[in-house]
Amino acid sequence: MRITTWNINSVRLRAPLATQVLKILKPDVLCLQETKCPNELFPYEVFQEVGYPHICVNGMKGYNGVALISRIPFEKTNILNWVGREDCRHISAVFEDGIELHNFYIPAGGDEPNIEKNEKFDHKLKFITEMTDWFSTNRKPTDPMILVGDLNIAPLECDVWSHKQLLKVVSHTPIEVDHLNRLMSASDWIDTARYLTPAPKKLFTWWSYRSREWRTANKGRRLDHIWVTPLLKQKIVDSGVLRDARGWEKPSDHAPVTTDLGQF
DNA sequence: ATGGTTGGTTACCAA
Repeated sequence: MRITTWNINSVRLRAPLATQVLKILKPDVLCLQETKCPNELFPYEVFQEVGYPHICVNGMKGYNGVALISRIPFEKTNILNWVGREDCRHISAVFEDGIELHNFYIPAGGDEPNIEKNEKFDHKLKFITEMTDWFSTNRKPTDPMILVGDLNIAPLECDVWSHKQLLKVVSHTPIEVDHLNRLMSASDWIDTARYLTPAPKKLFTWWSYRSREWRTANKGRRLDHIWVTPLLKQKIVDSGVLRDARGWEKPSDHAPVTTDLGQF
């Protein structure tokens, strides 16, 4: 089973790039974030025409939005709301083999890492705390689960181009990393990318639009993640970042991230 | 210390 996650930054603008991703990576399921597209305007046909008939979406006008695009049928799908908002940051599905897949778009958190001064940062931390509580209450680490998405946090020193220079930059602050680690502990999640590519090897999935020469400067961060619960740990066989996609014409600022889980 | 770019909407906001 191959899972790919990608913050597409507008699914309508980049549906053709998404079909490129499908053609190159051939994932069983493509999980998208920042689709920025109301459900009734989602380009279902584009994906159905290239062999992905099973699609479930949770979108809104202008902001956020997530989607699951699959070759494999879903047994059931679900949408959860977080921190009392209906802002389209989650969608989940259970496959016929019982594996549950959660796709999240965690709030970016604004510019200032201060919950008093910046409501968006407060919202981000509350969002992660609520995720932690939800998984603690409603699921067990022994459940077969996959969690993917743009989590908007680069937890390790080697997940950013400069640990020192990003310590006070939202996405890499100690309080965010603490929150993310607590979430990981709630279900004993395994970070599949780091399982196969351990620290201190640098690994990035996002390069800002604002930094020119993104490839050579390589001021990236690893914001996009694929986690699995312990039952699936022994099945992790490969993982990678389609870095080339960041260099395509009119790219997303995120590159697709893929994990292969062998024989079920 | 600052500003850089992009997308969607609306006359700017979020990332």
